[in-house]
Amino acid sequence: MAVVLFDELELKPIRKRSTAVEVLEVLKSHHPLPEHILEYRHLAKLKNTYIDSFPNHVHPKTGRVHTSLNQTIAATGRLSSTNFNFQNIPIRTEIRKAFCVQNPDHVMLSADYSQIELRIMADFSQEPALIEAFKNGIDIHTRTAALVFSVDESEVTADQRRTAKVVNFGIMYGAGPFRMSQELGISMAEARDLINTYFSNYPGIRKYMDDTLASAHENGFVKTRLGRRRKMTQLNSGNHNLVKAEERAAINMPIQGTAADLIKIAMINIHKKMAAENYTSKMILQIHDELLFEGPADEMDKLSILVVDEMEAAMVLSVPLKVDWKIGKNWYEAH
DNA sequence: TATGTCACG
DNA sequence: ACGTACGTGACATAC
Repeated sequence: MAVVLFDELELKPIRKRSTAVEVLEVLKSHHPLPEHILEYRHLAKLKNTYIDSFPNHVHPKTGRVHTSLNQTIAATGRLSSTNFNFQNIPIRTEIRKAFCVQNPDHVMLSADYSQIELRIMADFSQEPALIEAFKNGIDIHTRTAALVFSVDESEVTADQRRTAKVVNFGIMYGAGPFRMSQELGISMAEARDLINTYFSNYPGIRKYMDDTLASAHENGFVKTRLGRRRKMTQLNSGNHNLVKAEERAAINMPIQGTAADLIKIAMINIHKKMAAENYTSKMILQIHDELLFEGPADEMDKLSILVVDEMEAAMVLSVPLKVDWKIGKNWYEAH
């Protein structure tokens, strides 16, 4: 592909000879081919990874496709999912319609945490503006947009909210001006201003990040609220890029890892209650901030309350935890 | 086995 | 001049 695009068609390489989607998005304004490649790649990915391989994983005894959830792979404490990976099923296509109940009397229940990592960051940082927003049920991306664009919340445009959402997540992962500008399609200077404005409006977040890094450098590890540790081994490597990458991982791990600890507590408590109260329904999947259940439709009124209550009570933070839920015949409908 | 790519949170 | 946001897994391809 690199030979065709960069040698034969003489399109200008953007990142070495990469043909990744963000590169082809730029190149498609110079030649019709990149757009066709993107469409082919999209469809080939769906067909090869999800559709064609699916029947190969049907278990002969259960007639279902199963997964293994690994407890000791991810450095943050998250689960990972293998053979078949159920944690990366496409969500912006209709593929989730294929994941459905077998019994006509059964339905699926999906319950997911709303903004769990931003709520954890609000608690860790004790940033008043963030805590106040979550306590009052204010849309956090709208609130951020109002602050960084200096407008009233009622006047935030859809585009400003979209920008604020990217900034909220970018900050949490330690994104710099370059990445922020790429994500938002703005200049480096504009992205730098945006990040500075963000931190001046949420000074507690900057302090939390500074403190986390200081602790990581001092102790050689970072930890979650429950004490799960991740050793940070590259902070003294002397390699500037390695140190910076390790620092970003150090910023993110306590947040991502606390979310992982929290949903595991919820899963344990839900499992115990479901066993004690003799539910027929089963907890069938976890996808980092979401739990999936399957069972008789007539159990779902009770089960949805049990699940939401246990998820929201899994950990007490300075801000409330919020869980949204939905029921459907298949995963597409339930999500 | 390593790399690039792309699917998810 | 260089590289540039965290955590995963599967598939295709090159070696």
